[in-house]
Amino acid sequence: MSKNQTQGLSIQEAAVKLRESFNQRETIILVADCEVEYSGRASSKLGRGERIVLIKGDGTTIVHRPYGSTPVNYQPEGSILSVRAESNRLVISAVRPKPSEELKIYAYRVLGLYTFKLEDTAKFDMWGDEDDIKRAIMAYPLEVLGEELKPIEEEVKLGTAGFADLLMIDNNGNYVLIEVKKDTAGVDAVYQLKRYIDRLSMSTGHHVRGILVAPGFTKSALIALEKESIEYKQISLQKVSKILRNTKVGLPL
Amino acid sequence: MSKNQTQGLSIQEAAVKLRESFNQRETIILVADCEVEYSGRASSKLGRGERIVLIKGDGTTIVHRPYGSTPVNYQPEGSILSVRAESNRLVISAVRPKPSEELKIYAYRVLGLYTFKLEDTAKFDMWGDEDDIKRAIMAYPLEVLGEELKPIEEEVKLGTAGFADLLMIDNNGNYVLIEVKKDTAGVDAVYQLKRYIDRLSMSTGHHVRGILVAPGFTKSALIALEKESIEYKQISLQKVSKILRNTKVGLPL
DNA sequence: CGCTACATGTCGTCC
DNA sequence: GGACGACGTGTAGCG
Repeated sequence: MSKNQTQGLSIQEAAVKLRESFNQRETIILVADCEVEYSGRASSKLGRGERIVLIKGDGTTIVHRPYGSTPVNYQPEGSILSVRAESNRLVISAVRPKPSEELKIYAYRVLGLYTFKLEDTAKFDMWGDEDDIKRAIMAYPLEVLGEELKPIEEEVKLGTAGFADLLMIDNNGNYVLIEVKKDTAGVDAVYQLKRYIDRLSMSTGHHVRGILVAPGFTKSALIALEKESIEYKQISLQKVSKILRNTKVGLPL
Repeated sequence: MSKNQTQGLSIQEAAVKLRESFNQRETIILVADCEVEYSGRASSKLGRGERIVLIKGDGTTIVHRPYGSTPVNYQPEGSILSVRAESNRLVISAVRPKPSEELKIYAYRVLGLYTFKLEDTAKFDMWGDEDDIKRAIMAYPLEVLGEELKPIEEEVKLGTAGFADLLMIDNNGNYVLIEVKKDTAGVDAVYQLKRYIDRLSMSTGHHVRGILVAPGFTKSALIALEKESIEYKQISLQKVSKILRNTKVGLPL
């Protein structure tokens, strides 16, 4: 629900209203001519200009410039908020305890200050991520990879080498390690898989196949795959999600 | 500058105002009871609830729930905006051409709609990042790593293996490849460096030393370092930035 | 809390 | 535009 909206506030009035809203854990939108400083893991300074500051009831503080998709400065949920009025400016501080970081907003002119008590308990569903591809391969290897494979395990820990996405067994009884990427796979993915193959091959004493599965491969990835004799399979995300949808493995639709 | 602020708008009124603001490339804050759908690289659906929608003159569209630091849905700059009024709801669409993606916001009630022409041309400075560590090592290897090293090159391309951070030469004439991490280094960093070492060692026919430089190391990273006979050096970010500050290599202070 | 890997990551940078 | 790696990445999952 909307609660309060104001324009052309004085610094003092804004400070009072902000402090009240902090206590009420409201969602706050502040539009102001301000400077911003950050100090913590790194440090930054943003000179004076007009921006949008979004402050949430959980302590989240986000500063947006009038362009660009990512905030210029921010502080995550759990930050401790405070505000004070100096003679000619408002000083808002958002402190994150760990790691110790502080965001300071110096507002010289308030263009707008709007506060809300928002109701939002709806569910958020997302699909088409890497996990979906993995589930599709585990359940329908023939349809997705063109080969019958028996599922053994997901997220297989291979010593210090890391975690392989999937471990399966082919019709000849060979271990098959599968690494899945939802985006174009680069050299990193190839050598990651190579590490897993070497490790499992070493520890079992058997030949281990590797398949890199992705919607695309960079040129150097293809070279590395060839060089390391690792198999790869290009998949279409649409095809995968169609397989999942038709077979009802778990799409929230 | 502030331009317009409204509350309790009808769907039709809001549509007109939004269309006008899109044309003017204004910064828009819409607070509304809405549903949100996204479809593109992945897909998502967010049920009805009260949220804040930030739309910028460059096409950036961001939907924030009343809690959490990251937006629940978004579309980056360059997105094409449109709006239409249906009988009981507002439909806002933000289309990104490449990759082809669409964000749709269905607003059933407008709690607030504020538009601005914001002036913000200030400079944003940030420091204390990985680049600073690299510069410190290149300029003051003795102070940072405790060893005299001659700088050769930054961002060395090593065939298909990737890029090594720094290449230096020690007092015995050995090549030294250095990989720098600004956070705790995990196994990935170790094997990444290993790949570079192997490659350079192969191509030069000489022994190549490797040093992994980070403020900390995970347990498995230490095991892997031991196993692969790769050196490592723990550094303190504060000490590094103090060295840089005292020696004026390039901190914007 | 440490460790690991994903993300509609986004962003810069080099080729 | 493709490829590659950093990021104040943030976030979820697991031990």
